[in-house]
Amino acid sequence: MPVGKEKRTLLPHEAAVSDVVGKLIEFWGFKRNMGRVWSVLYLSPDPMSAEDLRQSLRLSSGAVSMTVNELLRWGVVRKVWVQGERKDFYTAEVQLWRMISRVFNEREKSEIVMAIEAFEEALGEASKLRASSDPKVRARADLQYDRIKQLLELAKLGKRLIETLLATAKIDAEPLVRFLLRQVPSSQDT
Amino acid sequence: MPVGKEKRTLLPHEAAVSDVVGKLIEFWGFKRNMGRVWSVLYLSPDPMSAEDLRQSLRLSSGAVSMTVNELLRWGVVRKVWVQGERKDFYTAEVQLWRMISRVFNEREKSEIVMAIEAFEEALGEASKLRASSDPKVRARADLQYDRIKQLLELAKLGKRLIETLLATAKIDAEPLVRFLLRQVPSSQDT
DNA sequence: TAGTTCTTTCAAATAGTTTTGAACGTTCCG
DNA sequence: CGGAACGTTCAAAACTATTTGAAAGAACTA
Repeated sequence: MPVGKEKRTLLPHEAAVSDVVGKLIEFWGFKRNMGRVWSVLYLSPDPMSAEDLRQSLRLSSGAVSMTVNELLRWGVVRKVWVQGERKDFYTAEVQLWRMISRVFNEREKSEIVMAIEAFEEALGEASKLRASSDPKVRARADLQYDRIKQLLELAKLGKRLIETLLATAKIDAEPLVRFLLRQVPSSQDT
Repeated sequence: MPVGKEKRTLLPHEAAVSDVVGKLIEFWGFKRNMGRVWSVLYLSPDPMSAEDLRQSLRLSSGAVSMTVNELLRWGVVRKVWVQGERKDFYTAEVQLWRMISRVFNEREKSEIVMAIEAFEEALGEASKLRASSDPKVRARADLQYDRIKQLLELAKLGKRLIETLLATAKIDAEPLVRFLLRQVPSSQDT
């Protein structure tokens, strides 16, 4: 059987990339293995099976299964059909922007939106207290009203930033990217 | 002794804000308590002592000490001198942009820059392999070269995004913010 | 149906993080 | 000096998150 023999072990630079991506992704709040698995697939010329991944990254079969499924749910890895093979094979989504927008889209919904709602709610409370007869309470409420408003503005700005990124990703690399590419800021550029 | 009696307990909206900020901040990779402590200070009309914080948030003295010190290191909380008091008092940095830029500045240095370096290194490796006599190896190296390059580009773009935010924060709310404010994207705006 | 191959699940183990609180250090005051 | 008031430290405890691997399940084949 001539199919599938090599690439059971990662070359040093492959391991390096998957480790870095693993760390970045962990930093971004995902599991490190998600980054590692995705990277290995991303650098692989052809689809890999769960077993290939298991050996490349020395994970347990359970870990591979769970990690891959999570990546599938995020839409950053795809299952592919390989001619004459019974097992499942996977490839990485290679459109980086697309991946990022998917993730941002999910997360802005749950995180920022929820924060915005909570700030609005709190703003309302503070607002009510501004009518208090006790001047101490009133002063406090005034200050808090302003400050919560600031937080709210910031959160909304964040929401817009994310939305801009999302829009950008759709058209692929338009407004924001162009905007950023114009800048040539401070420090030493490698 | 007439000084310092009230505000041992948070009002509901204060607790709500500090919880939300705690969660957001945790999501961003910090400790939840950092967000909670900062928020309480941010909403307080006057500086608070460690003891005030301990009671407001029901933390142990050790936790307050460590959290506050971490916040001081990040420059998002300041120690203030209060007339006639022996203990230390703290206030929150209220310039949100400033805080964010500080944090981003620290983190871009350690995270993105490190990733960029690693990608460049890996790119070099892949580049070498492109000269291999084995055509299989060569093909693989070619593909990897391209893909790692993509990652590198993305990381650099991220770096620029962060740098733009930083520059923005200095001038306070200029290019990026203005850029974002022009946009009026998709969904329902509250 | 029975056997083979592959995937998924999940309880238990491991690893990692955060919190606690008692002990220690410092400063100040009488 | 001795004691009071704070602040800090750090080992242990509590809590979370991740990983494992064995067992169950599914899909196919003969």
